[in-house]
Amino acid sequence: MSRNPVDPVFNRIEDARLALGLTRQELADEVGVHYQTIGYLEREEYSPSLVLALRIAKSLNQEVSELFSQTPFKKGK
Amino acid sequence: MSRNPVDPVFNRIEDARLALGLTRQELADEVGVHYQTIGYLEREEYSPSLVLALRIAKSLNQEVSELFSQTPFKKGK
DNA sequence: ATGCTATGTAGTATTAATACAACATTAGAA
DNA sequence: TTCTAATGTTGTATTAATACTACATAGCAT
Repeated sequence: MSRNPVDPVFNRIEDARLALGLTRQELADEVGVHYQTIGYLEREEYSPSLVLALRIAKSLNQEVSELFSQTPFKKGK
Repeated sequence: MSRNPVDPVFNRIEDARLALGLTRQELADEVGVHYQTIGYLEREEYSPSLVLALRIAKSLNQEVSELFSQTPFKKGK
């Protein structure tokens, strides 16, 4: 139990991933985590470690600050 | 035991903190963690959660990518 | 030397992140 | 419709991050 972050971090992983035409499994392979971990992150059920955030940002060609934020993202970007 | 990161993240927390004339305790208070947590991070004994990294970056007026990196920093900014 | 402040070290406890397995669901292709 | 790929859900186990306590050390005042 307890799959809900105390202090949530919002992200655009799914948008960025789809923009590159990647599946969760593919992204997971690239960053070296389980494919369900990507799912948990996209659903914001928990927020990643910094290491993982850095790896994901690199794989998606984004700045960490473009992908993750403590305040919700607006639509479309 | 086991206070050594699998996949280390390098950081400039200490430099940035000292540049602002802050003590670890003061920075810890600002970001809401134990003062020793800052110590562990500065000594790179482990790498922070993304939430904490975002908070620290904000407190130190730096971009996450300026403060944290998967590759070592060169000397002097 | 004494005292104080900041920092290091060591140990334990708790919580969050991650892995993983099993099964459900949904959408699209054939 | 059936098949399949992608995703969602639930549950458990392990590991890393964080909290906290106590004590050591080092530098700098006085």
